[in-house]
Amino acid sequence: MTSIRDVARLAGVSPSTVSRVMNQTANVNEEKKQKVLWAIQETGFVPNELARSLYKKNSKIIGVIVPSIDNPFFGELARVIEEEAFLNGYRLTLCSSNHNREKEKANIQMLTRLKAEGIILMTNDETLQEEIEKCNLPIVALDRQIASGNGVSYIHADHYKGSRLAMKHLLECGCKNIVKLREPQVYSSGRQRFAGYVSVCKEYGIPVQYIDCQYDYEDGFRVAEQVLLKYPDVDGILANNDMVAIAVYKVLKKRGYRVPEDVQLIGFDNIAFSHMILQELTTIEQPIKEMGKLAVKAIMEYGQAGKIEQEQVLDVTLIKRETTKERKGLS
Amino acid sequence: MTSIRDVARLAGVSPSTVSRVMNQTANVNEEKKQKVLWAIQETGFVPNELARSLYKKNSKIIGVIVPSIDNPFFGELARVIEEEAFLNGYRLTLCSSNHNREKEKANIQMLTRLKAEGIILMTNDETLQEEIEKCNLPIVALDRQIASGNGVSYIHADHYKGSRLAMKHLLECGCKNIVKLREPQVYSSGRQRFAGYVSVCKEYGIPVQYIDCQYDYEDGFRVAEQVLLKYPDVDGILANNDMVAIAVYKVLKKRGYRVPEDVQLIGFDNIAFSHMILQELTTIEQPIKEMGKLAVKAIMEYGQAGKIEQEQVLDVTLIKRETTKERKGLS
DNA sequence: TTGAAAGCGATACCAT
DNA sequence: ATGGTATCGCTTTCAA
Repeated sequence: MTSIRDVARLAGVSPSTVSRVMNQTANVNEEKKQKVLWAIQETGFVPNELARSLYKKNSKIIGVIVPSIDNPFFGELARVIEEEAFLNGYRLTLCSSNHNREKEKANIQMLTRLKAEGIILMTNDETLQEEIEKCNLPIVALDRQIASGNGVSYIHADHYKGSRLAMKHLLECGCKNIVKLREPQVYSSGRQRFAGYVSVCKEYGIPVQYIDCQYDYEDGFRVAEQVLLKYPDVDGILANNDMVAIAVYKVLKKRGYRVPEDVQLIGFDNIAFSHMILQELTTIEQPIKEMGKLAVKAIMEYGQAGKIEQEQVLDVTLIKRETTKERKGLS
Repeated sequence: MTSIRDVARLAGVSPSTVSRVMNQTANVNEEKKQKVLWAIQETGFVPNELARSLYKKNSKIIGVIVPSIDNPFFGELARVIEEEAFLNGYRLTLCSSNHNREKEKANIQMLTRLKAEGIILMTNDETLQEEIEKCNLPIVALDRQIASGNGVSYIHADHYKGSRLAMKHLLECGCKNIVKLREPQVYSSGRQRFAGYVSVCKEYGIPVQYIDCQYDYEDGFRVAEQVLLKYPDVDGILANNDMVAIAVYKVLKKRGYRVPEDVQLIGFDNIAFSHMILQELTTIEQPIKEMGKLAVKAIMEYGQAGKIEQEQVLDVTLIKRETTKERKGLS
């Protein structure tokens, strides 16, 4: 393992000079510079980031904790974050918590010891207060709220508005008997989405009817059957996210329902797969790209300025596709 | 930032002793031990991994370079790798190369400087020889072959066999006019898959007919149209992977073909989505879990033993689902 | 059992 | 412009 000293020796200069050449941190006599450059080539020297980080007290590491990648939404988010981090000279240490509280704790610990410059949390579990407060790294909660925001920044889409948009769209499509798949209420995203739905019901004097459903495909599959059983006359389903909507779609079709003629269907997230299934899914788009970028930016700013924005709510948009159909004169 | 010295001072012992307590690396007088433990609690001390790594010359970092996460196959692989790495006390630095040669080079460089203990490469570009040879980290190529294997380990599924399995299955299903979507031949996986197909053709005296297709959904969509145009009598399609098969399925249905009655369809990879679409996709399963585990193990073994297995080929299996249908007496 | 001290590899201040 | 040297935080000989 060749070090800066070896290079210095070979070039006949001091380590300081080698450092200066490498980092262009000061002027160096042209001749010596060339010698150093040559010596670096000759030895195949590669600076040790660990040592550099140790001295400079910045690791250029951003920790990312995702709940699990069953849901491509998090995968897409991770990808955006990686891209943005790379552009800014940061690297990304990826941890997946698998909905496992212990593993998540271990991950936060690990990132603290690694001297990560910040953590982007996408985990949906809200029972992690102490861990989060204890580690005093800047934390950005993405798509999730953390109760007593102690130096914790919070970036998320406008779930409330998204749900309202979706619900109103279903109404414009002429649905008379809408069923809501209710998000797990332990997540802030879930509470907000459900509240949006309820608010529209109140406005229009529509009865609130829902069935609880987790955010994943398997549960969507199970719950879809229940919906048809409990509400045989359903003509519109407001799914809690795209993965669930995809499962619901499958059940509907298997049971012989026509979509959107018999039952209209709308998702949430606009993951890539929502337009790959047979009938492209009408859904609410979260600005994934922007969310990822803002998260990285928040952490970088913290490193520089020492402060961090408290909460940022991003806009969502309705993406009309093939699982819903507007009918004239019915809004 | 509290350091080991602060703890030592507070506990009234030397830094060495604190270190010994933390790492249980030697016996320490019980009383002092308790004092140290207390001091750690009191100060909220967290050891600095950077410093530790620097001294111990091992970073416990595994670099993972994926081509892009459009294809969930890589996402699933990354997830398995993370899990296995975590179990063994390693962390994962994730890089996505986006099919960009420059970025990939930069990533390898970066991981070298970071003193990663190894790199798992899933990138499908084969023009990276020099970079790979220059950095002398242990490298594991996953799902991809690297020409002059210089300390490079190679783990991949048996693409050749997989293709043969798929082709034979289509024949057993009674297909008379099969079209192969040919994988990009710059990838070893592509070459092997195509060779498998050709070998079966030869065996059965069937004409080789194919159209070139990238590994992604968009290209699958485009190529599917071409297939129908060029081979209107097609009754079996051997897609190059699941993402493409999903695209093909969509085009077939949109054009009014019945699957599998009119056209049978088979994919490759068995990504999670292959069973989420309306008709579950018949496909060839790659042992994703095993591949990820082996990759991590290979790197760890290198760290310990200094050697690394040269090539490991894993078995694949046919997953019969709903886009093909066996007909009796036709094999 | 314990502490002092010498690194690990790079940086930056302080002289020169 | 350049070199010597202390330093980042931790680990590990080597003595005591």
